[in-house]
Amino acid sequence: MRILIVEDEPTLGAQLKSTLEGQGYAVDLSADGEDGHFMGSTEDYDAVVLDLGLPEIDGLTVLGMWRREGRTFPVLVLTARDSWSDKVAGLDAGADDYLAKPFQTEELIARLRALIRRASGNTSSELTAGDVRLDTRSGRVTLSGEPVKLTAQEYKLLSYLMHHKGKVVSRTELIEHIYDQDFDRDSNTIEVFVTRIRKKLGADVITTIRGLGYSLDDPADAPRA
Amino acid sequence: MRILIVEDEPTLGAQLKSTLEGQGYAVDLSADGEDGHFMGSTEDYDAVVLDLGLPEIDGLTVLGMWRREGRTFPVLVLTARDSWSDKVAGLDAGADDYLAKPFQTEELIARLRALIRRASGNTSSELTAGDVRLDTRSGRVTLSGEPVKLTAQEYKLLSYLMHHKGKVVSRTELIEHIYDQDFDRDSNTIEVFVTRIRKKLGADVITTIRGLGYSLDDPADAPRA
DNA sequence: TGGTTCATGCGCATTCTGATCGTCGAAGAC
DNA sequence: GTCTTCGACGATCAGAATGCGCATGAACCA
Repeated sequence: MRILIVEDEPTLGAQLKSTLEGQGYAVDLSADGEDGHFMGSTEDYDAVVLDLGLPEIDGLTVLGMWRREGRTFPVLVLTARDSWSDKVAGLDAGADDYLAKPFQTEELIARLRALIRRASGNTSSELTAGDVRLDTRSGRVTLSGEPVKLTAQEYKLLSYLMHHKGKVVSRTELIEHIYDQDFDRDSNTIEVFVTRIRKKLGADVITTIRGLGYSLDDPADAPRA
Repeated sequence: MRILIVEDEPTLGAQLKSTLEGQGYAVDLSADGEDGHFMGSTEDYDAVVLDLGLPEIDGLTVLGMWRREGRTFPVLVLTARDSWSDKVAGLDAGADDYLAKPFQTEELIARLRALIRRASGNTSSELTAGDVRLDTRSGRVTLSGEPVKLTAQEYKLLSYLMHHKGKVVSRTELIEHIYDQDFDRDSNTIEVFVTRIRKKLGADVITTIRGLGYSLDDPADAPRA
């Protein structure tokens, strides 16, 4: 975990640095807005501690610049002023949290922990198999980068198979997961959709295991069978 | 955006509820820990305001239970006590922010806004998609710079979609987050509002994914390969 | 009166059905 | 061992049915 501190007061800055280093973080320290902005823009941090009252450029300005540049690291703002309007402005400028000086070091550490935990909680929503890529969040499917239009049922079927990549999935299992309740089992809708998906994504995407069901394999982790 | 308030003091609870409703949130109010825990466990909220000092079950306990159940909504903790150890405990128990009583209502609103924004992965209070720009702070919407007048419900719907840009949002999900608890699910109000928003902002702003729901896409980050 | 909700009909993409065709694999004959 | 045959299972197709989403206007509410 790498952390940037932008703090103009040397004593406080140094103290924070050593405290956080004691907690196992890698810490960079910057003493003014201009330099701080540069470091935040060029290096990759897991979190930033930013003092609002800075020489050269104001903290809020720096924050705004980062956000406009697309920097998304969590920012903990330090403010000496205790007026809530400043805090509100900070939060609206894109700060993720703030702390009023003076503060307990323990609290700073706890808040940083919470920020980092939250920021890293973003798990990927992308499933891949060969050239096929499925984003469960946006519901979009691409084949070698090219977007492919799937209907709702086609999507559900493919999604289930990709979630169980490498496993043999029986027709019954598919029916049970794609349709909510009782569904006439004497029908070949599943086959129909498998056919249609194969047409759109290539015949080799879904393998048929006779008498058992279907399986979707990723050629990447094929163990030479 | 749907919010749960767990607050035992009736006056404060009611006041918060009406304030937040005035801000365009759908608000459910619970007066004790047990009920609050149940609601948070069964319904889907975008954020929770949780008082620590509660009858029946303590706020921290409720929070811990939610987190153990896998509930990930952002939680803003209210504490009457001003000791930092309590705050630290709260943050470590899974709170995302806290506010010491008494507090300014504006600050609560700003913090909630920030929490919701952060939870959806956004860093600025301005949400954009193509030519459409929505400022969550002022509640204003513009199309290529031109201000557009949206009604309350239209705004809520658009706001939710923009907070979840690129994600497929089902009609049920929209209903659940735009309205509070009791609402007749068998109606086509959502469709009506989608139609009206399209009329005001252009038909291509909201994409229909048949059988799944709606999606708001930013043409800026669409093409890959 | 402006905003919100409900009801209705239409158009059409999507899904389902059932019949037909293709393919696989096992078993038996040579 | 290998060739042939046969039955069962899967693939495919196209027409029919379904039901989703859109639009519009009326009813309802504050």
